[in-house]
Amino acid sequence: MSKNFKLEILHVDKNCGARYGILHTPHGDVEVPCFMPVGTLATVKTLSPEEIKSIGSRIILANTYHLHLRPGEDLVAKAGGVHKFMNYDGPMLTDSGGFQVFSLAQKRNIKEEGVTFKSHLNGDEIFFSPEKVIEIEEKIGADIVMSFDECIPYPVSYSYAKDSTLRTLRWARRGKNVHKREDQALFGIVQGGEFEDLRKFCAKELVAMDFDGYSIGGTSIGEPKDVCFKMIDYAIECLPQDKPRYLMGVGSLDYILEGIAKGIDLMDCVLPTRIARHGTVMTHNGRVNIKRVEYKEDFTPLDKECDCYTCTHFTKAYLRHLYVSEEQLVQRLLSIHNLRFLISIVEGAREAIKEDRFIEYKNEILKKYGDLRGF
RNA sequence: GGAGGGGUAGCGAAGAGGCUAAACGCGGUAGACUGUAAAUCUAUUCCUUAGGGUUCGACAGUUCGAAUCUGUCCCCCUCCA
Repeated sequence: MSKNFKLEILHVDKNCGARYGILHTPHGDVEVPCFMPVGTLATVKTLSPEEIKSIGSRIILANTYHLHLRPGEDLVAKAGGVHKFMNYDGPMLTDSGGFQVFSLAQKRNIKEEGVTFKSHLNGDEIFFSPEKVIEIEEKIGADIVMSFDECIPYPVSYSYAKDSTLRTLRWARRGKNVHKREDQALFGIVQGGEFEDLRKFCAKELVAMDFDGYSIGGTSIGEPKDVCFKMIDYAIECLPQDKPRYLMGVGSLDYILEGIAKGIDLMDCVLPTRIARHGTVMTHNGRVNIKRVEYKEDFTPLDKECDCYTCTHFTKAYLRHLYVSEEQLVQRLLSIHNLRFLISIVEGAREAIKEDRFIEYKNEILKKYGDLRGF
């Protein structure tokens, strides 16, 4: 158990599994449920640390695989750790590179000992084992670090899912055995694909190993929504109340709200920042693609209900002009908006949970948002 | 006045008798993106009531068939007087 790391559950909604609490970390407290912006390379793309904080973000991610490749964990350690390196003093989490086992499928080879990757930058061979990943994560120095897992693709056969999940469990054990830093929390990752028995078995085995928190992985990778929701249910049923639960890779509005309703505390996703850079924003009234010609002379804000810097200072016509002109400012402004939008939705969720009205809140938000695809 | 070169879709630019409604790029219009190989990728872009209709400077020819060959004309560029 890491020092200075504790989840206090302060209220559970009487009508669903949603819970409000405070996660204490060495770099400060985080109210949960919480959405975490992704900053793969020790930067939330286009945003400064001050901007990240100003939108109400409390904890951000970085990625072990990407930082290992560039600039390398030794350099980050030499800089005094990732917080000092990027001049950000809030809580941080590093993902393990497990997702890259999935996303770089063409460039890797999985074995019991670990995974061999071909660097996406220069083709160099890179070997990641559970022990190596923990060693890298300790050097990077985030407050929360993830076990090395395999993110199982969807769909996949039962036998593949079983073999992979059992291996992920062995990897979790191996990683835990070598993790030494007491100022870092270590999370296990529940895999198991879409299979109930595997999900539950995986969750129980991880809980028996006593991690500081538990993630639900292998979600949001193309599976139908109901399948994803079941995967969450199977896992949560077997997870303890007093440890944080982190739903990995979820960033669309309906998944976030459904996850919270099921008792998820933490979520992360590249979606808000990636689609922002590509000109799409989420608003209280649904998705808006800023490049559409209909916004050419629209001098209203992106989202009238949003309190972000972008919405309080700029019009759609101006943002469209910036996008069409390929001006870099627009990527930052839209990223600020999308992150602030999701974070404010989750802030509202926390208030609703405290008053036992989360289900109404969720339904109200989704109804207004309108787009049933969930974006 | 003489000698060359050239006019192809909104723009640039391939094509030199049928496989061409015409490559490719830009521009335009839409869409996608979920633990970031992503300031990326995809679709579409002559008209259309979807069966067709009208195109490659203009007109007239040759040919079963022409953006492609022939003639005349109109423009543009370069060089020489």
